[in-house]
Amino acid sequence: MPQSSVKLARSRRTASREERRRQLIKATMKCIAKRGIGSTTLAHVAAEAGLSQGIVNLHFNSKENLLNETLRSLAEEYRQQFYSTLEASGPGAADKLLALMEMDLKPSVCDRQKLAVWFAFWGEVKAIPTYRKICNYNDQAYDREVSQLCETIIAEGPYADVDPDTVTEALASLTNGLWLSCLIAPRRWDRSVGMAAVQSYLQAVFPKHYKNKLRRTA
Amino acid sequence: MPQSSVKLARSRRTASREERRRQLIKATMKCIAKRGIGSTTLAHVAAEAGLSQGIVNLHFNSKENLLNETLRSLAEEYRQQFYSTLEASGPGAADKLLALMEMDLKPSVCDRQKLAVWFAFWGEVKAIPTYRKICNYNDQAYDREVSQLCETIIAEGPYADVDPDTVTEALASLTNGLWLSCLIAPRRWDRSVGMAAVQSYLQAVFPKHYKNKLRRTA
DNA sequence: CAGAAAAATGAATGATTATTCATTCAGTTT
DNA sequence: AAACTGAATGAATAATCATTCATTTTTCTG
Repeated sequence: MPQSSVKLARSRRTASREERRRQLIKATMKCIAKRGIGSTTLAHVAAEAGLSQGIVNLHFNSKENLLNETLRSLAEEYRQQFYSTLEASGPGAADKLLALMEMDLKPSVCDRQKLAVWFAFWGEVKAIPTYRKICNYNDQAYDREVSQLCETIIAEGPYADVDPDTVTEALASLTNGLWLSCLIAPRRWDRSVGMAAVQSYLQAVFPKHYKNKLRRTA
Repeated sequence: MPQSSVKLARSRRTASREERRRQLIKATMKCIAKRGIGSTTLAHVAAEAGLSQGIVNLHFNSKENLLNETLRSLAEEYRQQFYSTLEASGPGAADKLLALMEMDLKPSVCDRQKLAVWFAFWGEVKAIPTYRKICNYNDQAYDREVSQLCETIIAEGPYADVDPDTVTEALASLTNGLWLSCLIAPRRWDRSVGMAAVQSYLQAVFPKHYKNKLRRTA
């Protein structure tokens, strides 16, 4: 029947619950990047989404809930990127580790608007414990994953003095710090400089594995 | 004259302009760490300082100005630490560089409350250009300082392939990232783990200079 | 000590904003 | 097409908050 197949999602004024929630979360991120978390009002979010005043409370019950869900969505998006990168790369541990680092700096992840939202939430972590929990939820899993890759690399090469947990902490901190640079000093920021910093570390710690990959992204 | 020498700053209810401003900035930092920047009201700040409603506008004219001055104060405090550490350490460039990294992780700098305030401002950098300017103001000078130390070290040792600017970016990012870890995952955080990460990097990049300093802070 | 100047107060104001809810509307079922 | 359902609206409400300012308190000066 032609009638039932005319479900043009485009022209529908009423959307499914999940669709609207995604739309509103997207609008929230845009607002946070533009005006900061403190100055983002529900009216702004609704306007950004092209909908009406009361729409957010209709779908999220409260502003607090909207912000929690926004952070969760951001974290979930990263989680998917992380694991699909892990699976798609390889075969060696060294390749996987480098692929993860490259992912952290690729444009779709290391994007100034998205970073602004991350840092907006990180800026309230001390004040709002829920944010800390959401952030921590996946991070431990990432660390375990990276640490295991390091262990494998250490076992492969003769790296007697290298501690996998120390390298893991260093790599995680390095990317977080590079993100901050990208956010705060966008003028000076350059992806290749960030990648060079990561590679200089990997190459220095695991020379046998990364020796010949120096100029890869140049 | 006894009268004029009885300037007991303790018991004075009215303080000098600078004194009050410092007091209010301190209270502001406490509030930001406790409730986040968005939920910090002038009433909270005044209460934290044990003073009255209108006191902030009396000394700072506006909330916006109070926040700017708070960030400036934070940046200035760091600037002083940086340069006094630079002067007090040495004599070699390698010693100075290590001293700077140790400073970044010492308790008075790497303190969870202070970090919460830093990140609160960083979280609004994209939305409020003034914050970016204040943050950037000193950072370029630090980078130049660190870069020169690296150049000296590179000249001393045979580090043909090492680029000073890359190492500078990596070290700055490393400490920023470690601060984030301290803020977000305080349970897992440990100063010695952070220091180990820094040392692993320095040792990996400049093996000749940092070879024997591995267990220094253990 | 008197009077002036400066600092501080806190109640009042006006603007902003999260939340509520009675009403409207689009799409589906009978 | 009439009745029904859930989505969406937007005006009204109640609470919060930055800012103002008339008044009070404290310090300074001659």
